Parts: sequence; structure tokens; C-alpha cells
Amino acid sequence: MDTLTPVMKKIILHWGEMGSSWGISRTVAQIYALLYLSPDPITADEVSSSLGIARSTVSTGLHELQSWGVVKVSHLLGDRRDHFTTMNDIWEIFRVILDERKRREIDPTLAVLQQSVLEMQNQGMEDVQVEERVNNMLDFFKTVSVAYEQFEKIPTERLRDILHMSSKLSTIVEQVTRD
Amino acid sequence: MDTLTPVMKKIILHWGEMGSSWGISRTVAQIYALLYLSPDPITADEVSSSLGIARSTVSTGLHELQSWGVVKVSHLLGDRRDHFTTMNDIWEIFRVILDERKRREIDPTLAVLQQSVLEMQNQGMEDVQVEERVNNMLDFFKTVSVAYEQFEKIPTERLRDILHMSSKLSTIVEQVTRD
DNA sequence: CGGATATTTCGGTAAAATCCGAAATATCAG
DNA sequence: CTGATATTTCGGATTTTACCGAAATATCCG
Repeated sequence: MDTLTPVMKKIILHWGEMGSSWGISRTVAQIYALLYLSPDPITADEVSSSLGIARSTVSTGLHELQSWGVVKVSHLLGDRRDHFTTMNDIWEIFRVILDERKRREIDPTLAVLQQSVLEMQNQGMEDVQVEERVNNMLDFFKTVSVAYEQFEKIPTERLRDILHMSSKLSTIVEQVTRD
Repeated sequence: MDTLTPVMKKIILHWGEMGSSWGISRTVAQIYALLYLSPDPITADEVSSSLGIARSTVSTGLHELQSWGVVKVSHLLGDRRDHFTTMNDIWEIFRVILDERKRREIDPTLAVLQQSVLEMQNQGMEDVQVEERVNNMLDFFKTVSVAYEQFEKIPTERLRDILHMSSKLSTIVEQVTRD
């Protein structure tokens, strides 16, 4: 943690703290921040010594990040060691993370709700209010899911433009939903 | 946990598991699900016995949910006990949760990045690449933040309509970003 | 093959989060 | 005020998670 500039340190530490509220462990989040801030791919050993965490922890952490699809391995000629990087476009990164979260959290929830609705229909009435609330949940998750799948199709650069234009959002919405 | 219907049980348990990946403790997530599924406001004691968790844990959990703004207290005439409900519109709930997450996670991150950029400008060059990456991060978070603030202004019903129309999304985007 | 380097696995410990239950406090009715 | 009911606080037990470091495994080179 001592070869790092003060700014890098600050960001890495903050990232670590934020990680916790996202269900990512502190060290994994720190590893991620370090990779993002490092211009070139770095080795697991460098990560280990820069952040002062055990080599084995780095190994596990890097695997987790790879399973999320946000970290890639690269190699140098004449060097046996793995070198790691993040994608350097933060918009892409964000997209990948959203994809994963949808897959791991939204989709299973959809399945449970879908199945619940079926069960309630088959085996006669539960409380009507319960049935309605479950239906609302299902509708909500379905809608979000479909909407997200549509967003997914928009190319990154265009998405970037759209969000940058967001100050005009309300007028667009006005226009689009008029009828 | 025994006065509950099988469907309710299933959903509550699933909610509990999902909670973990959201940084919400299992019990708090369960309490939330129970309140959402219960047509009428219920007491802390009922929560405690329905879910089989300690009365004190329920108390703490309810406070946490209230701090998120997703649970409200109500009272009945001639009954001293607090009764609890969630908002019954899941779209509103979702909005409140997003608000909170923005406030607790995005805003502080923005502050750190902003400050980092300033520091780098003042005290001469860090690595140029680092500076660029931090700037990209900052730009990204700023954009998302602004975009979200715009979304916030859209009334819930309209937002619901927009997302339901999302299959048309790509053509709208086409149209809007043409110039 | 044999040895050097790189990576992963895994058991155990340290740290953190969660949860319980007893005690303290608050609120209200009579 | 007194007793009954409701709620919260809090110390500590339990469970979960994070992390280290030694050992095992894998990879490569000569």
C-alpha cells in the first residue's frame, strides 16, 4: 500500500467501503479499484504487495472478479505470470455488472414469483389480497426485466449519449407518452 | 412461521436469501416481505411469532426499514401497540430504495472522486493515465447521478407506462438520438 | 526428469455481523 | 402513583464471513 499515490489510496479505500454495501468483500473491491487505476496489467504479486493482502486472497479475489466478467487475464512474452486488467471503459463495466446482477438476483426472483402465482391458481384461493400483491410483484419484476433486456440492446456509445442528454428527459417523456 | 401459507413462506424465505446479496440482513428482508404480503398492518409481536425471530430483533429490523423509508407505523383506536405496513405500491417502494441507495452510495463516491480530481490538479501531475481514469469515473458517476435526478421527477404512473412500453424502446432511441 | 516459479486449495483463526434474551426504559390506564 | 403493557437497549453467544499462510498442485524451462 506504499507504492501508491495518495489519490489512489483514497479511492481504493473508499471503493473497499462501498463494496460492503454491494455485497462485495472489502478486499475484492479494493483489488478491483487497483486494477482499474493501473494503466497496465499487473501481476497477482503486485496486487498482493500493493494492497498488503495475502497472495492467496488475491488469487481468490481475482477469480471472483473474473466470474463477474469484469477482469481479464493477459500475458507478456517471456513472462510466465498472469497479468490482470479491468476493461477500461467504465460504461462497459457497469453494463457487465448489471447483467450479472440481473442474472443472479432478478431472474431467480422472477422464477419464484411465477411459480407462486401458479400454485395459488391451482390450489384454490389463498387470501385474495395476498394473491394480488404477489401478482403486483411479479408484474413489476417482469416489467423491469423486459425493460432491461431492451436497454441491453442499445450500443454503449449511444447509451452514453442518451444519459448525457438526460436533462431533456422530461420533455422527451412528455412527447413519447402523450398518446 | 406456521400461520403462514406455503406461498407466503416460500416468498419470504426467498426474499431473505436475496437480501444478503443486497447488503440487507436475512431477517430484515424477511420482515419486509411479510409486511408487504400482509394486507393489513401488523404488530411487532405478530412479526416475531410469524417469523420465529426474537422480539428485539424485530424492533431493530423495523427501525432499519423505517430509516429506509419503506415501512410506516400506524395505530388503531383503543390499541396501544404500533402496527406496521409497507407502502403497497411496489413502484413507489422501488423508487424510495433507489433514492436511498443513491444518497448512501453514489453521492459519497461522487464527493471522493471530485476531491481526488482537485487534488491531482493542484499538486501537479500524478501519472497521466491515472488522472484520466479518475476523470472517467467522475464523469460516469456524475452522468448517472444527473440522469437519476431527472428520472426522479417523472411521476410514478408515467414511469410505469414508459417501462411497459419498453419494447418500443429501441425505435424511440433511434428517433431521439438521430441528430 | 528435476528443479524453479506460479497458482490454487484448504484448514484454521481472526474479525464481523447477526441474533437472542434479560434488563432497562417508555407509555399508558386506572 | 402504581401496575400493566409495549418498546428499546445492550452484553454476550452464535453464526457467518473474510483472511492468512502452509501445503499441494500446476506450469514451464533447461
